[in-house]
Amino acid sequence: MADQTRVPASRRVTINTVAKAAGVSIATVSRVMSGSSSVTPDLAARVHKVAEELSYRPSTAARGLVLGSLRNMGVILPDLANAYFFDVVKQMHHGATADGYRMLVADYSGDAADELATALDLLGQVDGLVLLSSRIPTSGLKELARQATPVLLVNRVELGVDLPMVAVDNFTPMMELCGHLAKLGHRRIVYVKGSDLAWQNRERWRAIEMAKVLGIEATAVPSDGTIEGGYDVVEEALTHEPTALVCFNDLTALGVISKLRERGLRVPEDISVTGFDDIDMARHLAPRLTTVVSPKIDLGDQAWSLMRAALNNETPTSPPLISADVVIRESTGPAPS
Amino acid sequence: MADQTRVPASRRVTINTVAKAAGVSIATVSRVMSGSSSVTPDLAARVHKVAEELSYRPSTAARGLVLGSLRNMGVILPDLANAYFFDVVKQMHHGATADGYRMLVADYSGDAADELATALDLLGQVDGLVLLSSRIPTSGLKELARQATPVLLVNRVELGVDLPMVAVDNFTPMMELCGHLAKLGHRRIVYVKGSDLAWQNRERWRAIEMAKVLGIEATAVPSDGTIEGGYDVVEEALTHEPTALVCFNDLTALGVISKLRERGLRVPEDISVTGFDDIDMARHLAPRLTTVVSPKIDLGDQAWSLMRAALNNETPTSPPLISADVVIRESTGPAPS
DNA sequence: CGCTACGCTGTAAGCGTTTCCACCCTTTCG
DNA sequence: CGAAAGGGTGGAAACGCTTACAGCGTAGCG
Repeated sequence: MADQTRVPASRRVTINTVAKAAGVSIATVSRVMSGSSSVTPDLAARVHKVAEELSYRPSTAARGLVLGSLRNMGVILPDLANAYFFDVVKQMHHGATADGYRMLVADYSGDAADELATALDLLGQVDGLVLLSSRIPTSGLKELARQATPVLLVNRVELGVDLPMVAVDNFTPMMELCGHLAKLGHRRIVYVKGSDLAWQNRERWRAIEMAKVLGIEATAVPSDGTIEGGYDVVEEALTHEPTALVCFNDLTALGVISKLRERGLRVPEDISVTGFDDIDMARHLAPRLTTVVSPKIDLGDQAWSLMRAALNNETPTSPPLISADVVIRESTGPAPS
Repeated sequence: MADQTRVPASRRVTINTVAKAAGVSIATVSRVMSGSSSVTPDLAARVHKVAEELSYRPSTAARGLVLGSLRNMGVILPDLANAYFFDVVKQMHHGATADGYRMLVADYSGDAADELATALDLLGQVDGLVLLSSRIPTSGLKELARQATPVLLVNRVELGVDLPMVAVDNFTPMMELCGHLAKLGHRRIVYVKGSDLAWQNRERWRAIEMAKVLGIEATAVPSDGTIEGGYDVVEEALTHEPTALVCFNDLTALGVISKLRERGLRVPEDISVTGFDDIDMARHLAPRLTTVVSPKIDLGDQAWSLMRAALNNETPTSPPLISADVVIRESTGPAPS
């Protein structure tokens, strides 16, 4: 562990240094820096100049202490490598920046168990916390609900917990996707799962099981929502002799298709593949991916509105599920006979 | 802008609240919380219990004030949507976490002009700042070099500036890539550029121009290092009638290949395409991408060592350029005759 | 010309923690 | 049994900043 180097007080440029150098009081310097109160223009200019020369930078810590807030927002998500999350975060970022908040993004890839710990740690230094596709167990969520700092759940719905939440409907579009497959004659499919801890995964699987009414028989094989995860599970998936592989997300689908090609199977002639999310690359892959367009912009916007409401102590009214649409491209075709 | 809600002092749970509730002094609570100094086990347990019940969470701001550091590291990068950056960051994150630092990641996608402003803003609340593939002009870099907070340049080499830096060699592997292409009979190539502000782009182009000695004639077309950027510039690139498209990075190559396919051109039979970085998906694309394996793990590790050294006020010895290798896959083939 | 009123600047009181230092209560040894 | 030593606890100062409040000077008005 690096030394807890305490910056020698003598060297650090504080508001005092500036005040002394400019021959004014620290109150004046403070006022000049914040630009709010009225200070004689000449004086302000002089202080600015001195501050500039000394390259004075107000201590965020001190500022945060007295103001009671650092104006930081925390965001925790499973995997930044997944462009989907990033797009949602980026959208929230716009709102946050406009409202004067900085964003601290933490990803806990690999360590799902760490998520709660990370959340608790972050709670100490943010004004609000956003949990994206959280895998925290219900009990942990309840603990978070007790905190004074607002916590927002995105893409996770948990009825027993008193937390604002917003999510994209996963069930309906997955049903539609199955309908599409059924229409193409597919009767036996395999679902390449995401994390069992993820609400979205449960929702998607729930829809697939429901597809029984469409005459589709489905099996699930475990995976983890990554490219490699998809690639690695194909052998196992094929043992069930499916005519279509429904993947948890686009990344998984990419890995799956790669492996399929390696095995000499053509998509969609020999086997169909679907994704979920419609990340940017989905439409550029070969074959272009049939997937679900999860509205990242909308989701990001709504998430930030909710957070802003919570920050202002309004009781945020959670919107209904945001709807998502199936987009049919090249990776699905008629079931081989 | 949301209200600058100052948390009512009466409601916030501070060390005082805990101290009073537990019937001890704040000094004791502090000692218990930090777990360092000796406190009678019974007492410690009692304090812990009370703190738990009140869900007390030490104020990071106050802590940072007295400690002189929030133990935060800032990272600024052009685009989190590019998995390459993220992989490097993730590796640094390991080191940072092990040393007790949190990481604040800021991406300025779209707003290259914002980068310096973001850096300056972040400087106020971090113990160190890492600039990934920075596009900040030299003058801005010099300004950063004057600050007390250590600033590290990753994947950017700027001789006149007194800042620690570490980078992957772009020149040599790009030369090799050209050599590979030359051997396949390519004589006329187009380079799909990245940002002109990026050092890496300049290095890569420098190598390509050098490839004249191999009998390769190259033209450059502007792009921005994104998937869409690659997709959009293909028409223009084709006007130069190249037999190979050398792309700034893998993302661009993905977009380029997508458009090529749309135009009915086969890769690599009709035209060859190369990428750079070897992000995870590169080996899974169709065709699998010929690219340069930029050592993300190594880079991340070295970056953190340098930062740690800087944090400890050691003069970090910048390592030489880290070498990268060409990996030949399916997207390059003999030039059509 | 004197008084009032207003505008600008400075003084000082916190914000929540950590930690030095002093103090007290044991324990132990002479 | 008394004094010294040592461990554990509390008091208080300090970290850098914001802001209420006071005080000073100037201008304007009677």
